[in-house]
Amino acid sequence: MNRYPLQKHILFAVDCIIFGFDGHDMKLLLVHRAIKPEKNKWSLMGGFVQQQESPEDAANRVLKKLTGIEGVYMEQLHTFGRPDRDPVERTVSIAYSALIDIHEYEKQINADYHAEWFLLKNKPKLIFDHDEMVELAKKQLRYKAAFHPILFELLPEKFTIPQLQSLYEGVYDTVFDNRNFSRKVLSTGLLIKQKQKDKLNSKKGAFYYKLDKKKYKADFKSFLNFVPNPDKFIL
Amino acid sequence: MNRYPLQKHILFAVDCIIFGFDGHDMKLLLVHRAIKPEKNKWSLMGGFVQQQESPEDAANRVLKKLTGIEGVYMEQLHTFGRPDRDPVERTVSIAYSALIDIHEYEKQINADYHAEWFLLKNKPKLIFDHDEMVELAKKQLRYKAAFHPILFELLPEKFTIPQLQSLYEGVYDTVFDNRNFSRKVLSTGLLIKQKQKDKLNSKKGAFYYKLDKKKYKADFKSFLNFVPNPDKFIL
DNA sequence: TCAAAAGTGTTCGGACTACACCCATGA
DNA sequence: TCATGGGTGTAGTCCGAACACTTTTGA
Repeated sequence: MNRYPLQKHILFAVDCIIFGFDGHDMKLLLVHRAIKPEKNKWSLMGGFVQQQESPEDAANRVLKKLTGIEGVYMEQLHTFGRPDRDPVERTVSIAYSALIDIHEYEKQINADYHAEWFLLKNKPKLIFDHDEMVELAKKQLRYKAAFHPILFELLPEKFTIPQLQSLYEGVYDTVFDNRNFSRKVLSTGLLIKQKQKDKLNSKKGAFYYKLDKKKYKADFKSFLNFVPNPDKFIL
Repeated sequence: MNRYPLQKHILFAVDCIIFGFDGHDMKLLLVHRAIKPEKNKWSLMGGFVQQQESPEDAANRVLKKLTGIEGVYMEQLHTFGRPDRDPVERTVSIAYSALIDIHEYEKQINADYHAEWFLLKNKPKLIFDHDEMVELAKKQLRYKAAFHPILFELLPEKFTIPQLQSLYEGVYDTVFDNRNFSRKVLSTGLLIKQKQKDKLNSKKGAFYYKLDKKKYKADFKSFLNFVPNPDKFIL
């Protein structure tokens, strides 16, 4: 069949905002640009969408190339298409937001990209409109995590309630009442208590929990409420 | 500066999912395709993104061309980029979701496009992946409207509480308790009571209200709760 | 006078918040 | 034994849901 005549074709890329959690703080995985333009600056991991590839596939490919991890939680965030956003030539980029278990990543790091985790609070200035992308991803994460249990994606298989709480506290940059927090979390029935304790962070030790995967999937779209007064935190 | 070599350039379009409310039901504005492929089928209103144009500008241009209306509530929904979604040639499309006051539109209709309002429940099959876009837009509308007062965008300047309620009932395809509904709505302080009544829909007549624009803007991101048990309605 | 929609109040239960103390342990 | 973080219980408040009757007025 004929092509559409007279229409200008342009480049088309994906960029991944990759979040991780180190047990204390939210982190962001960035790559060091080895090529011009903006050589030696920090950037999101990205890549061009190939001919026979959907944007989702491209994002997963890019993520895997960098981290070695597949099957990660990722969703389309927003498409950035200002005509001048890439000074080289017009490129439209779909931003994807990904949540990974930072420990998985450490096993499989790909050194080729000179990637580094940065504290989210302390990230360097990024190229192009990547700062804008990160800003939006942060907002979106806060928004979504207030109602849906997505933050579990950032934790290892076994984790403690205090760890979970500091994750939430990191995302919302605040502190929660630990009594209310644990009651709420446990009342969802999403967590299965383990026999072992984590003794690294305290003398008494805190029990490990695992996610009940089945319930997790079933409840994924339902509305939880781990975050009191979400209005206060969500712009 | 140099271009990126070796990368395939592709076409880049926008499509608008345009919602309206006729006082009883949710409607969708569709255009009749006069050109091949898929000639004589129904489609979302769309267009290619031009060279010096951002996607947002393109969506607004397209919407204005069809409806004559500017300054409409519109947001980026999702980007659709399956390699085979357009059989003519690969085209990535950003879908925008728009809410318009159907009466404004009637004033300014552009006959060139053979556009028609369809009952949302009763829409024809659309070309390409446009059905998927509409499905997603419906979900998104339900989701967002459960917490944010966006549905006011569909109403004329003056409207009654029963009208507002049937709008919500249309969106969620259910019925709400009218006592609880009006109490909730009025308790937000978003509405300013008018002196006149609408006597078209009842003998007694219902008071008109206007939106308090200032409060509306201020409260836009805050969480309202016009919809009881949102879990039940939002997938 | 009757039908049809508008408008209004109260009660109940559940959910969230605020708050304080004991427990277990390693140093 | 003491310092540190983990874990638990309760009372009060507020919000949302359920529910029924009166009002208005045109036909």
